[in-house]
Amino acid sequence: MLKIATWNVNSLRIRLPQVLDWLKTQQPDILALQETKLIDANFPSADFKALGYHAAFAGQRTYNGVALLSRFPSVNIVTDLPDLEDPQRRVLGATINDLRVVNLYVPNGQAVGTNKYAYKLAWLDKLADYLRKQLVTYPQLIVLGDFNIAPEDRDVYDPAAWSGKVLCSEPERAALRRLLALGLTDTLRLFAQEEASFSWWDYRAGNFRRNQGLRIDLILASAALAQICASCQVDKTPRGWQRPSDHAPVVAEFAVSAKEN
DNA sequence: ATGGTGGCGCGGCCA
Repeated sequence: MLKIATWNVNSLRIRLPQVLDWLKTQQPDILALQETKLIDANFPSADFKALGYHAAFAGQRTYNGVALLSRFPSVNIVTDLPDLEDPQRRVLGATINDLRVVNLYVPNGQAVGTNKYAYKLAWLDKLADYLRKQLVTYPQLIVLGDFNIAPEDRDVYDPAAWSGKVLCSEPERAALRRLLALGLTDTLRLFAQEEASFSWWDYRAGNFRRNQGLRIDLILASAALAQICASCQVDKTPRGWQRPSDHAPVVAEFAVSAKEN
């Protein structure tokens, strides 16, 4: 079984002990991280190597930053969307054995109507172009990360309050549906879940305690992989730890032999 | 409750 996970850690410097603990207990084959907020020179590769993980990363100071930790090395690494001039480190594509993995930190968008929202929609357009081509080259494609979009109302604790707001607006949801229409499956929805299954809870106002969250962290799989997807769930445990990230890990398993991956 | 909390880095931005 191949176990692959995504986790927005909101600063890998602060969260490194939690990530190391989680790797030890969950032992995923691949972990995609977002919001590492580290320049590459400061990436803690040695700490992961000590646990048997290769690391690939694309970071910057203060904001953004993505990384891939994996039992087998990453090759053919890509850190930018084609045809998009962008200093923000939000993309990390890599081939790990027979699998193509694209780790994303989709722009937040701040608020509908802002420049950041327009950047988010333009970014998602470029992403769709890229993934369309990736699917041709790599039938075994996983696209995962912090999408900063709640796909449907059932992914939102209070759909009425969030209606039309950033993370839930119709243009964002339409952009996500266009990604799915390329031939990608939202693997969590292949399996029965608790009614309110979220992956992010605002730090403010005790939102996690009341399970007032959104599901914005997704693991998408191409048809060949969706067919052999054996499970997908949110691991809420780390969100309850002391000084947590505001996101929880999402974990999916695929029925491939250990020899292949 | 137009607030609230957290990370970065030291004032204000971003989420």
